[in-house]
Amino acid sequence: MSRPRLGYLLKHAGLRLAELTGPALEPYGIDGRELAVLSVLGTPEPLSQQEAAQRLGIDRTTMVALVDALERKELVGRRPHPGDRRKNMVEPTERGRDTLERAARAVDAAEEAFLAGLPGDDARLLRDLLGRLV
Amino acid sequence: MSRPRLGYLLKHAGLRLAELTGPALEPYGIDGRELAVLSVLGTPEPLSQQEAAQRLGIDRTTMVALVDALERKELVGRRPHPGDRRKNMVEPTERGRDTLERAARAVDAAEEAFLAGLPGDDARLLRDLLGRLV
DNA sequence: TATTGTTATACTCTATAACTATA
DNA sequence: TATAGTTATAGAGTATAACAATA
Repeated sequence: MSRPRLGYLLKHAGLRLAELTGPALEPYGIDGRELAVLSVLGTPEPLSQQEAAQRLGIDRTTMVALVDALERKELVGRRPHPGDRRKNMVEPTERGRDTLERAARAVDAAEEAFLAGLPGDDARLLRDLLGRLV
Repeated sequence: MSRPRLGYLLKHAGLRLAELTGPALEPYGIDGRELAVLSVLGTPEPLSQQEAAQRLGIDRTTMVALVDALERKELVGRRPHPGDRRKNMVEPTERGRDTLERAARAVDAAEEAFLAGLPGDDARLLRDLLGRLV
């Protein structure tokens, strides 16, 4: 292609990266979206479902199914918010924290492999530039 | 987020870019995927449906619907390959070439706006780095 | 009245399988 | 036998609308 669109580049870079991260996550029984949810829930600050959804820029109705799946795998647990019973606070289980840690390392390695072709600290630079756009 | 995943950054950069390119394309009656198809068909070299699909890394069954849509809008035309009647050669119409040119400029402007926050040469650099990964 | 979680539903994007016509 | 295009279909991923419980 003479001069590929930026949208095309972003999309296909994502697709090619997913070809590495998908298999890397397989041993842990989760996919990339579930890892992302686990990540935002893994911080010290406890989050409700909706807060977690907002952090990830996804809809609260989408979050329901994601938390359902993680709960079925016993990686997170729902409990009612003490002061506001409309809210579900969602927290990783012990196993969830362990899975998060190990799966995150596996994805780190996959990302590194994906970026291995970039010389010098271009990998860090790319991540930096993208971070400023998101 | 402490250190967002590369996959997250690519996906959400794409989403935010689409918020600009979508409206930018609206006056031309096509979306980003249709523009991409129009682009690969807009080169001097005539392409069959399947060749166009391969250039864009999409399935030939997906290309059917894309060409259908573009043909309905009279932006491309199908004609049988002279030497191999299994193949459809797909070419932009006059109107298709005109739309391609103007829509491409509109998307160029949207991309520029999207990247406007990056200082100096960083926009070109980002495109460069992504190009090496795809 | 407004918000949280939930369900039902629908829409977009994509691929797989099977068909047809050609080679 | 193999390939190009097509169709039917199914599976992700996502969002909208409507509802119940709670504020």
